[in-house]
Amino acid sequence: MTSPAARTTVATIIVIFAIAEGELRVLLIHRSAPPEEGRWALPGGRWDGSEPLEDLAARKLVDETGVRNLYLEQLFTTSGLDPANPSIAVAYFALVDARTVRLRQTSEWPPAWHPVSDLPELAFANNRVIAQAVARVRAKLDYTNLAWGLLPEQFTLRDLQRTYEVILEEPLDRRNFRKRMISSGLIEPTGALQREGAHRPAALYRFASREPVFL
Amino acid sequence: MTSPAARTTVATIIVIFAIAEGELRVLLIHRSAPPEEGRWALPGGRWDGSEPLEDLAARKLVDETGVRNLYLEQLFTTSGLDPANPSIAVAYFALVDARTVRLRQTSEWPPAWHPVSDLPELAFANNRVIAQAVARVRAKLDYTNLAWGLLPEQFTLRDLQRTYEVILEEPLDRRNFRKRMISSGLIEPTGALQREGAHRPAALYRFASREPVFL
DNA sequence: CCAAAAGTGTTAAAGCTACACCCATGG
DNA sequence: CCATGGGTGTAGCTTTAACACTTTTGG
Repeated sequence: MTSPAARTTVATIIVIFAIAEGELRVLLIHRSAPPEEGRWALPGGRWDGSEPLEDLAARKLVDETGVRNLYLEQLFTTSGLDPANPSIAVAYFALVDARTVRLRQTSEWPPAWHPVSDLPELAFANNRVIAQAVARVRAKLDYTNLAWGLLPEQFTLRDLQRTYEVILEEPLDRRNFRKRMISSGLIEPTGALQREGAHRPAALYRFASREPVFL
Repeated sequence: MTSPAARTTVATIIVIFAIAEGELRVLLIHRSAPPEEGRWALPGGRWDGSEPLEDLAARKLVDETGVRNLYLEQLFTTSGLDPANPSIAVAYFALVDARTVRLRQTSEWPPAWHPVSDLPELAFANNRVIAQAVARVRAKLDYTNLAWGLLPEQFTLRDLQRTYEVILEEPLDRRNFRKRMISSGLIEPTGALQREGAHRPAALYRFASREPVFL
């Protein structure tokens, strides 16, 4: 219950996206202590005022996934996520490459990936936060280079297209996709080829910039 | 333990836009007490946890301008705007119709409109907040109906076009503008005419919806 | 009848969508 | 030589940009 000293708490919560097995997934932690014990929730941490908010979010991202320097963007801020006492939650989202992630191994608060299309009922109205994050990623995919967060340094055009298709939840025409991507200037060929399987090798590309770019 | 002095403060600040005399303007208050005494700054207020953040922002908007139910949207949240102690500022922006505004009359913290193209050096890094707000409004103008916030209930297509031109800072073709607006479905004719001056009267329009609409 | 703003259509260019065949490789 | 995915071009359509004259009114 709310203590007499109803001190305001400020926390960041973070929606960490990755693509695995053809699905867009979110990292959730299982709450093993009250409040909302037994439920899944977004990872996050309380802010103590000693660092910029974004640093806290970035640190939490590293704690959970072991990756750093990934795409991280602020979503929005809500009050009252925890009805028990005055609280502010600043939500961020991040895009990570599932292959480089090493999840924290703990018996307490164990983390796990969940497909965004089939989420459990989450603590603290976190479902709404995730829905907003998905909408934002989907919208920005079209006119920014944010997809680099989800992909390794080098990738084939097919990898990139699959990433887009998973997020947009619709199939894209291969030729048109290639034309748009290459002419956009967001990506460039590395010159290297990826040979795997009994077929023609695929050219590898990289993002021209790993800083946010808007078209 | 945190020191008693280092209590985290949470505040909302609000960028209130209006158009007057062909300029996009922002409402600023003149700080008549420390910190940053003597500087201009964005209006805002400290959050005490008793209401949703957005309600606080909406109330501050009413306090300053006397108008309510206007377009209000959250921008982003920053920490450390006040270097002296741990603080969180949640920035909002609002669009108001200059003709309906009645500014608060006080000798303390007197408010005044300033053109966004010629702002003084503001307290608490508020210049950056305003720049972001302008960018957001400009971007959303294209694919939303947010301009209704700046206009009266009924308006002519010329009024609407001038609003767009002021925000985008570029002239628009009259015929193309009319076609786009009418075919977008965002606005609809009221049937009434505005007759003023020695020329053909102009048809009046209204926004089909005053709720946020995305195209 | 004159000045002032409102209203209206067409054409060219650019961008987008749909669509099918050949290429390089490993086994 | 066959199965597999990689790579490429074009034609129709839609969307956008550029542009000038006629209409209605008040004075």
